[in-house]
Amino acid sequence: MSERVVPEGSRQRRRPTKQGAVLSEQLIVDTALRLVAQHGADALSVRRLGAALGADPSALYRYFRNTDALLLAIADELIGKAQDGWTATGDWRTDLRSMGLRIHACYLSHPQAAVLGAYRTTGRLHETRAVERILGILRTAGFPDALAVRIYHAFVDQALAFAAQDAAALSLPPAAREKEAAVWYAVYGKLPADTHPHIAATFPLLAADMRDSGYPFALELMLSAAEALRTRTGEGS
Amino acid sequence: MSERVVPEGSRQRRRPTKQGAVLSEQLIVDTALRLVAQHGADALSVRRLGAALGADPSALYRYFRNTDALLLAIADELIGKAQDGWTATGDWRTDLRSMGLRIHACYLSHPQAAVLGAYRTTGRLHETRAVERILGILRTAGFPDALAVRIYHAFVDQALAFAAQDAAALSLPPAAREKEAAVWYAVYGKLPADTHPHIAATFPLLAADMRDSGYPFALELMLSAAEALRTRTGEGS
DNA sequence: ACCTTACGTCAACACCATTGACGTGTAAAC
DNA sequence: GTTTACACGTCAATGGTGTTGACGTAAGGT
Repeated sequence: MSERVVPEGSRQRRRPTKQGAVLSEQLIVDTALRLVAQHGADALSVRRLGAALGADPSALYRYFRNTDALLLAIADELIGKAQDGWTATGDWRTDLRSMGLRIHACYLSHPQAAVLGAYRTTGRLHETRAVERILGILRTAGFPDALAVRIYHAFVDQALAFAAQDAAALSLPPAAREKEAAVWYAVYGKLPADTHPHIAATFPLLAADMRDSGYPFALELMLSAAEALRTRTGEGS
Repeated sequence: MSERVVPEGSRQRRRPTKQGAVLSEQLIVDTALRLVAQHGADALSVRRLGAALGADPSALYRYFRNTDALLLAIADELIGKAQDGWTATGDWRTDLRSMGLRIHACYLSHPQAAVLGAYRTTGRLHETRAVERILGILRTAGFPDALAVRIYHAFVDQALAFAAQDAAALSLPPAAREKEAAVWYAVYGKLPADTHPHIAATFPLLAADMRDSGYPFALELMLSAAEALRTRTGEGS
């Protein structure tokens, strides 16, 4: 059968489905995002997506070779959304920080989709743009190439990993989420000082700190460490 | 049907299956871990697990209410395994580093279970032990409580987030995983210098670095930043 | 107005988790 | 020993999943 999918650029015949929808790659991705936002990550199946589009499920295979390809398209859409309107200030620490926080925030606003795509390399447009920008920030700041690459890698993976992690926690069914928050008080708040002295000594601080994501502070630590490396290797402003 | 599952303690009638196996909760968990380790993450299905055990798939429902319960049991086994045999050296950096790398490595060796378990707070024995240990390392090292708690939080979330992320990537079907590695060469290796100068300039470094996890270096950065904070606030050993 | 063919549709396949009914063989009770 | 109750392994069925090959229709270029 050689190839069922026609690349988006060379599409010409657009035929409406029985129910009147005119499909396109963009429409499918948008619908998928909407579906996931409304009904959770588990709601994303070829059949349900077909139904939401008003088309036969198998019609999707004219646009994406398989569900994995669709998933990558969704993931890339998210990366794009995270960068929309971002501009550089010229201060590498400020720029990297805002980039990281944007990615984190954007993924959290589509938790269910984030879970599906955060660990993928899409190689698509929005992704390559982000890579180029981050590398640019680091190299312009005076990091030597080898170091810039390592920091880029740590930075990106950390942003995505925290995003996925926090998104996953956020997309638990509400009942389960409350239950997990309660575990902190029910279990950790009651550990006796003789078996768990350190937890007992710091419990109020712990309970307060664990309510929010650890990402902002982790990001700050990473930026500080990077700064230390930069002034040691290069000699920069 | 009220409850199909009989709690492990009160089991009494043990009947061998047609193929002669005598089931138990422990045997099922062990077999599942072996299955995942040998044949990859997607080899873990109720049907295949049943086959591996020499039993009808539905027999598993006598031991676990559903697959999620089974996976949690597996995940719990993992937390324990990560800490088995760990001992403190007394040097906080060494201890924190080994703790982080152990968690990461252990989760990666059973990706499927890691993905499901990494973002949950279980409040179970192995978990509280880990929390106590890490807090202990930091406080004994001279970090003031408020700082120790913040660093603990960042450290744990980072370890789990990276573990989950890398585990997820690892549990892709092999075909998709190879393809993803190939994307680096097929896409990023071919980006022209005029549109993506920074990627083009560093591509060989990038391609080499992205093959491995970014966690070890990210962890190192975090430890360095923590050290800097420690010597500034307290006055260190 | 014709022809080609893109693409939406249909039907089918193989797999998945889960459940209700069933009967066997085990272990306890006597 | 013999009886008896029920634990639990098995079977069959349900409704879900991704994916593919065949088919025909209508859209677009000519």
